Order: sequence, then structure tokens, then C-alpha cells
Amino acid sequence: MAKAATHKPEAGGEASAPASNRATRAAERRNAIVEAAMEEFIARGFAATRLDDIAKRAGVAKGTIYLHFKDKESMFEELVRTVIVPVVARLNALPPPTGSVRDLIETFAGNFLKEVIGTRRGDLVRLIVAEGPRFPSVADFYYREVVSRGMAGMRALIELGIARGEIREKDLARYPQILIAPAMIAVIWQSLFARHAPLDAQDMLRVHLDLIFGERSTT
Amino acid sequence: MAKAATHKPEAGGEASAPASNRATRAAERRNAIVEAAMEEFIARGFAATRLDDIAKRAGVAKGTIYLHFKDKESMFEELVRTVIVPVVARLNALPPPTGSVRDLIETFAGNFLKEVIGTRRGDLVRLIVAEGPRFPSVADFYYREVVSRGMAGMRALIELGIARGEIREKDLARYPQILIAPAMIAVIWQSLFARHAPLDAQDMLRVHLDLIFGERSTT
DNA sequence: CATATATGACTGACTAGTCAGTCATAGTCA
DNA sequence: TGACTATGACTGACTAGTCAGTCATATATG
Repeated sequence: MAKAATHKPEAGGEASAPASNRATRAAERRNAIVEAAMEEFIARGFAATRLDDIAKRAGVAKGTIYLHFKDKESMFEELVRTVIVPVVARLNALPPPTGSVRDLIETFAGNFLKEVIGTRRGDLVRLIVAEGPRFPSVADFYYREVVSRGMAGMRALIELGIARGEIREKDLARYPQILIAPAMIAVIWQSLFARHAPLDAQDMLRVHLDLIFGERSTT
Repeated sequence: MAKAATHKPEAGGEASAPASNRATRAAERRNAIVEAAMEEFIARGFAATRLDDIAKRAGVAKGTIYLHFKDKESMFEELVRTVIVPVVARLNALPPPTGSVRDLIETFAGNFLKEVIGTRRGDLVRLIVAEGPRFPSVADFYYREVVSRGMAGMRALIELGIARGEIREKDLARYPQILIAPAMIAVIWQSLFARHAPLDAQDMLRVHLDLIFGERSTT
């Protein structure tokens, strides 16, 4: 077997802190499991992912997973929650509503570009689209926490833009989806077609905003 | 055995034709398998779908599937091809380019609405998004046959619209994705969130076209 | 040393793919 | 035309392998 060095206790400095505290160690383990599970689920989808692989990647025995999660399904559900909650929290900490609506939305788009499109988080979005129909609780959660809030925020911005005369199309407030659609397409594009036709998401989003706000006088 | 009525020869009127011909029957069988497989794959995803269920739904023994397909994977791949090819063929038979560009695109959107959004075909698109990363050959095929062609067609229409002065935003021709994005979002929305917040896709697409072409003087 | 935590070999349910055998139909012959 | 044979489409019980979840044992902690 030569499995003597199962988890290399001598190299125990993964975290800078000694982490001798039980609760801390447990939290670290749970974290490692969540991260490993995320990788595996993204790469293979829910059904095709093996718990053995997650355990191996997390540097943990399979049984350990069951100390933290009831079963594979609830692990998947909790995983999505765990990863998404901090994102929502950050979105709630909106930047101060100063400057033009276009600037606000451009800032938002820039963040989205950097933190979602083409990243692990983007892959998670694709995963939710993929598994949503078979995990209504995940789809529900995602709708409640991300979609409905995001839509409400966007709608408010659009209405502000209309009130200030920055946006012409008044009906746009009824469909914030139109504002977000190209960003979502960019997320999906990156994981499916980037190999064939790389997409300059930043430029595309700029063109889309030009479409909504009219072209910038100076850039 | 009591298997006397294996496939109800007396009720053999599935197709209007007698279909006594062997080749015809085989084609019918294959068709039934493809249809059943489509339902199952859409409902459960590739990995979670059981061939036993496909066979049962198709009214066929499991072994019969292997007379038509090499294995589960190639069945999935051929299934996607089989379903998509006629769609592409129909798209190639474009309507005559008469009337305004807006009318052309509106007609296209109407067809898309009726034949894709909220239908089995829409679910297939979601399935491709879901399984694409694990089936590069499927993603490749879909890109080659549908995405790149669709994009080229849209780009041509956009350029025509710009030349005729119907479309202001010149850069739009570089990103036909922007034109299509809301339609794709509608497809995904229907399968994930329609329960929570039904989406009037037709109205949304209208608003989107207003955004691109400017509001209609009279509707 | 008593308790909490972690391990991984093990079990049993499940399923992709196989193949020996069946039987409806097509083809042949008188 | 009617009977007899050849064909191969079709069947479904079976095999070999996989993997989620368990639990007796080992290890770390306080």
C-alpha cells in the first residue's frame, strides 16, 4: 500500500495558524471538502461525480465526508449555498450610488467580468443551469438569493436611468433580463465555445451598454 | 412466457402505412428509441439516465438499443445530431429577404418563440449547455452546425440593418450574441424559473428589438 | 484514560453491455 | 397459390463492474 503518509502530518502547515483548535480544524476540513467537491461537480456533473474522488482531492477519507454532510445530495445543495452566500453578501454591500447610472452599471459589469465570467464561479452558474431541473431546491435557492435580488437591483438602476434621461427605452425596466443577458451568455460561451471562438466579453458588454445608453461621447 | 403480444401486431397502425417492410419497421424502432432517449436525457441528464428506462419508454428490449447504437455515449451524440439536423436544414431554407430587417428578425423571433422557447427543443439546448463540457464532440457539433451558422446569419442581417439605417449601433455586427442573448435567456428561464416567475418571452423580445431598432412608430 | 474524530475496507444495490435463443417475415420452390 | 426454409430483428436473463453509504478500528485530543 505504502499509504503510510496518508495526509502528511509533518507538512501540517496548510494554514499559517497552528490550528490546533478542534473547531478550526473541522472548519478547514469542511472547506477542503467543499472546494474539492466544487471542482469535481463542475468537471463531471452531479451524477457522474464519485465521492471517492472528492475525498481524494480533499485529502480526506471518504467517511470524513459523512461527518460533515448527510449524503451526496445534501452535500451538493449545501455546497451551492456555501459558495453563493458570500457572493450575495458582497453584492448587498453595493457601491455608493454616486455618479451616472451608466458608470454604476459599468462598474458592476467590470466586477462581474473579473469575478464571474471565465472563473470557477462562472462554472458554478453553468452547473446550476445544468442540474437545476433535477435539484428544485437548488434552483429555488438560486432564484431567491441571486436572481430575484439581482433583478430587483437592476430594475431599480434602470428606473433611475430612465428618470435621469440616460435610458430611452422605458419598457426595459420590465425586463432587467435584457440588461443581464449578454453577461450570462458570456459565462456560458466561455465554458462551451471559447476553444472555437474566443469571446472578448469586456468589449461585448461595452457594446451592449452603448446600445442601451447610446454611444459615449468620449471614451 | 405469456409474451404472445410482444408488440401488439394487431394494433400495428402506429404509422398510417402498413409498415410491414422490415427496413421501415427498423426505422420506426430507431425513431422510438431516439424520442424516448431524448425525454429521459432531458429529464435526468446523461449520467443519471438508465438504458432500461429508455427501452421501457420506447417499448423495446434493452438489447434492441444496441442494434442501433454502439453504446450509451454514442447514442447521446447521435441523438443530438438526429434532432438538430432537421432544424438546421429548416434554418437554411431562409425566408426570402423581403421587407425591413426588423420585420425579418421579428419573424425569426416569432418562429424561435414558437418552436424553441418552452418546448422540447429548448430543453435540448439546455441539455447541451449542461453536458457540453463532458461531450466535447457534442459541443463542437453544436457550435459548427448551429452557433456559427446562426451567428453568421445574424451578422449579415445586422450589417444589412446598419447599411439601411435601421440600426444605429455599428459595433453590434461584431457581437450578434447580443441580439440572440435574450432569446437564450428565455430558453433557460423557462426550464429553471418559470415556476417562480413566469416570463412573457414574446413581450421581452419585442422590447429588446425596440432597443436595437428604436421604438416602432405604430404597432 | 475517556472522548471525539478520522479512516478505509466492506457491503449491497444498481446498471451498462452481452449473447444464446426465439419467432415473425421474406424468399423459394413445387 | 400454399408450404417449407432461411434470415436477422428482437428479446431479456445474465455478467462484470461501479459506487454510495456503513461501521469496526485506529488515532488524536484534553
